Amino acid sequence: MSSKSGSSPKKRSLPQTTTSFPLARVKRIMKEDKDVIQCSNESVFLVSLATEYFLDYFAKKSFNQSQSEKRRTVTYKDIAKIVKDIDQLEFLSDVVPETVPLKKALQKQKEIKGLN
Amino acid sequence: GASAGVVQNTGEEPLYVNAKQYHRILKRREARTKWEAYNKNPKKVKGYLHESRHKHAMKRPRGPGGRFLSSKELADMALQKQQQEQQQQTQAQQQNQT
Amino acid sequence: MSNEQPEEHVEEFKEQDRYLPIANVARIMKRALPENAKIAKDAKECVQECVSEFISFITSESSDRCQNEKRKTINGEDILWAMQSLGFENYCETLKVYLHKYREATKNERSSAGKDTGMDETLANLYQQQYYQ
DNA sequence: TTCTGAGCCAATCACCGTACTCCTT
DNA sequence: AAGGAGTACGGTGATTGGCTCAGAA
Repeated sequence: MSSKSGSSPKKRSLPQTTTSFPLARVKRIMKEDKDVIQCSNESVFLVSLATEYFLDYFAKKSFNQSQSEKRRTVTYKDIAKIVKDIDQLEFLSDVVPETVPLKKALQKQKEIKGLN
Repeated sequence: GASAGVVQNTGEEPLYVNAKQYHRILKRREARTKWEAYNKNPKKVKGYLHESRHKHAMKRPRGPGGRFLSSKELADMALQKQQQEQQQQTQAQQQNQT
Repeated sequence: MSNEQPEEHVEEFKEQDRYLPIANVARIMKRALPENAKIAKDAKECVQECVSEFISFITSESSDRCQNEKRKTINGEDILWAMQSLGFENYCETLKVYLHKYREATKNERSSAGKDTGMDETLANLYQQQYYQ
């Protein structure tokens, strides 16, 4: 037994106010936007939860893609594929450029050079 | 206008766009471009984030499989080694006596 | 006078501050996948960036709403509204429950110790729906 | 088949949460 | 009054790399 007895309210963290992500980091990312002046704690909390939920969904979709190509390892190209295919993920299309096979990329470069 | 920014397409835009997201995507693209202009990206050549943590990891005792060892495991190994050495010493002493 | 050159920030910016810790990201991914699944390093780093963009994306939409209504502080409803607006309406109902619970918890915190309202059940409920491709 | 690269381990220390003050609404 | 930003501090989990064999190719 610990020596804490009676009234010792040092650590008051409720399970409902904690998240899988550090809230301080979530808030800093939110504040990177210059238009954002202030964030309430509840908004940070909600964003953190929503992010966790989104990540769960994103991981599952990525793995589905891996499986459809008979693999058990999630790779970058799986992510690029679902970002391209799924409408809801279009906001990531700048962050996750479509993967292009090296052969095709080189071929395309040659074509462009040939035209010039 | 006399915009200094150069729009570079890394790929082709989708033929149909998500109507709910499109406007925000554009605003985010603008914001990221602005952000990258203010913050230099001096390219990361370090394979790690913190020098101190890198040094710590390099110093740590490892098992034969490359895994990190706990200090308890390390203490146990040292103890076993000591016991083995003691056994060898007593065996050598017995041989000398004969 | 066109002195519009971007200011030089000589001060070293902490790269990792833009992203959530990769260990947390990897843990949640792993938890979402079958036991035998693996995740490439490139994939983890990519998802780490995606997740940060998700936060910025939602926040940006919320912020706009805030400015339109002439408020300085983003609140819970702004986030819910942004999610709805950006096509994540399937998250809203459950998050609304969380928001209510959060408010109750932080109110009770001042007067007395919190009591369990069963958040984990709701979370499990939340994860269930997104299996099918 | 060949051979790349992801999981595995846990100790330090950078960072997160808490408590507090000050300030705006 | 309510609550968010800023600061200080102490407690703690994210960061971290060498080797092996899943599993990508």
